[in-house]
Amino acid sequence: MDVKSLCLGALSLKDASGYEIKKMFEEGPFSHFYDAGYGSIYPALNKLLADGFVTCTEIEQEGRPAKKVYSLTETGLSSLKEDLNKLPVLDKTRSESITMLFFGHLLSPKHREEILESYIDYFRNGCECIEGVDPTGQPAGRLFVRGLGLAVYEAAANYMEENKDLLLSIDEENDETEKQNNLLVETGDAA
Amino acid sequence: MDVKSLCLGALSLKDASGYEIKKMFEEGPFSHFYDAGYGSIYPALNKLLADGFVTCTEIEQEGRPAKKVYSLTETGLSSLKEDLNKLPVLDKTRSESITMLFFGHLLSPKHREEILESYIDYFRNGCECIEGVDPTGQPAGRLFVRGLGLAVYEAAANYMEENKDLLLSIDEENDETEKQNNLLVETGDAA
DNA sequence: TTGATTATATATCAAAACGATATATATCAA
DNA sequence: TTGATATATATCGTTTTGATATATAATCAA
Repeated sequence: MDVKSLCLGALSLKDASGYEIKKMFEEGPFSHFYDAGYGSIYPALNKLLADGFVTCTEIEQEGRPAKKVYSLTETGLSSLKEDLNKLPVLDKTRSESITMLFFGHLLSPKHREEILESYIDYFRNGCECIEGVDPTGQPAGRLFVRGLGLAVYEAAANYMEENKDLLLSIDEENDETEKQNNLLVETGDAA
Repeated sequence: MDVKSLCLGALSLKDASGYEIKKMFEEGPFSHFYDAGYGSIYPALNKLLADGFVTCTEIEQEGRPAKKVYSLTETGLSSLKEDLNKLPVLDKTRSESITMLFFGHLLSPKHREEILESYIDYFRNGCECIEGVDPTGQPAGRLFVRGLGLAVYEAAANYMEENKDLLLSIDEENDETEKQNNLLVETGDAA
């Protein structure tokens, strides 16, 4: 499922402009499991328009470019359903926060704490974000995904709050770290 | 933190070839929060070599191309520490499974169940993968990330198993779905 | 035993995606 | 009043991806 498919998915929820689709990905219903930038959204919309999967209505605005509102066509809905009927590829995740915590021993204690607290906040805010949307009348799939997100975010935040001492107790310059580093070197060379 | 930085990170754990680095991303310690393909790993290693961040030892092999083993230099370690000292960007996640479950009402019941059961298996297998590695002697950061992964994967699998009826009870063609779709259209147009 | 599959290795490249940038007014908070 | 943010349309250089190339070794199932 590429960015074009996801734009079709967004437009299956409601008609939207490129800017609004970006907001749906970034802050809206998709924000916890999908994102794409303007660099791919606008080309995708142009391609979908050329292929007849969407139609476009331009609304003149004062002091701004005309707003282009895209709507899903029947052809587009069929294409979306076809994509949804395939098997999903594995999740793709890239987390700089987890990567930095993984290398916690190479960070200063202050930086380590900063990243950890920010990451906890990220999940707490994510929960509030999800809870801030009234679930009444939402389709079952969306409710399910909402509940999944909450479960995962709460588990992550709870684990990190309960285990922060494990990470914050690292002494960057002590013998234990060096011993651990030497153990890693030895383990690596054993291969 | 781009692919070059992550290659430096991988080499901080042990010397490795491009192929081994890919395995570390795909199946090893990074597999739950970072991945990259050969298409970016080999160019990254070549750039790091040119920049003096790594050195390279070629080991001749019978019947195969020579194995190129890369090692981190002091310059490379400094560059890695510098990258780790920055603030992380937000996590980037792209999940086709969650996207498909989100649009559950557009799927057949059989396909919905297939995706759901596969996704539960993905997390259960992920837990077994993590638990299959002996944590003894691992640095605190790595232990912390290991625990976080377990907490998140278990929460996800548990939630989905406990709530699968919510998703599997969707009747694709019934009035409820149409009513929900109409509600969505009305909600969308209210904007 | 044999054929299929997977593992081990090095890579490249066309296509897709990203993030910064361009342009410019409206709105808001200090 | 000023700086930051929001609302809009986009593009483009850079990065990344996924398929592909090449080829033998090892493993596995029939």
